[in-house]
Amino acid sequence: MIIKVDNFDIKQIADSGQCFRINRTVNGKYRAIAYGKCIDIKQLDNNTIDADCSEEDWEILWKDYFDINYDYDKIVETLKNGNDNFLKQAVEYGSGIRILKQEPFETLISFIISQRKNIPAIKTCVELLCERYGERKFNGSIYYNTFPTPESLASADINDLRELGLGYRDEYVKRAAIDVVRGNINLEELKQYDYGYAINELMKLYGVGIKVASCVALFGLHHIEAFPIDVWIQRIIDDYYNGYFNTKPYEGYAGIVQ
DNA sequence: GCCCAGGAATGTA
DNA sequence: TACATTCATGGG
Repeated sequence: MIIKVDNFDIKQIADSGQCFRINRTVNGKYRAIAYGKCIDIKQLDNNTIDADCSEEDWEILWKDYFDINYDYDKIVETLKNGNDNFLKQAVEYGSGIRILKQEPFETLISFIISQRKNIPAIKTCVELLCERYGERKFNGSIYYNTFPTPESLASADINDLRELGLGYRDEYVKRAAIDVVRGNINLEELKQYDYGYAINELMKLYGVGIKVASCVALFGLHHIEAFPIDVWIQRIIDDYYNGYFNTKPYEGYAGIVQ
């Protein structure tokens, strides 16, 4: 189905680093897998996409997943008219990026895995995890694997996890899954609290520090005021902002600026 | 083959 | 609180 969208560029979103399961397939199409479902998207022009899914799935799932109802153009205009020249270029460079509403558990595990890995390696690990512990689904001629449930990872054998290339993070993954299953942390509930509290709770998990917690808050709990500082952002802060970046002017949506 | 990656835990001062 | 060290593995 043909859909009109604003500030939406599927390639930019796929390459933005916030997700690891949106990849280019064939004929310029991109396939996203989330919430047990799969969608193929082709960008037709700046404001039009061709989405291969039912109207119902678009309305009840993907529209929300891609945060379609949020006005990104407003923020783009604010930055373009602002006095930060670096951000003026950044908003140009990152045009069409939207902050996805990913599954909290998938986001948590994915970003635990992300530490000290490059993005291709992260993607490989996540896919192996889905193949081994997810559920295989068929959609016409294509198949895909869903992201594993907390239960399946909590009961995973630690040696099996190690074989997937998780390295020392295998213990982090297993313990995080166990904590979710046991209810030591309630990810869904953390959506309701402010992001500071959410980050605090996430950091109680073994293997979750400030950076991973911020990413989970931003990409999984949709606390768009969260501002993850990874090595790349830190380099920008050091090189262009004399070591300190003030998020105050962007209060409430610093994550989009990031 | 080497280098190093979207960090975090642990130890030390 | 502020650094230093260590961690397992694969992609470029």
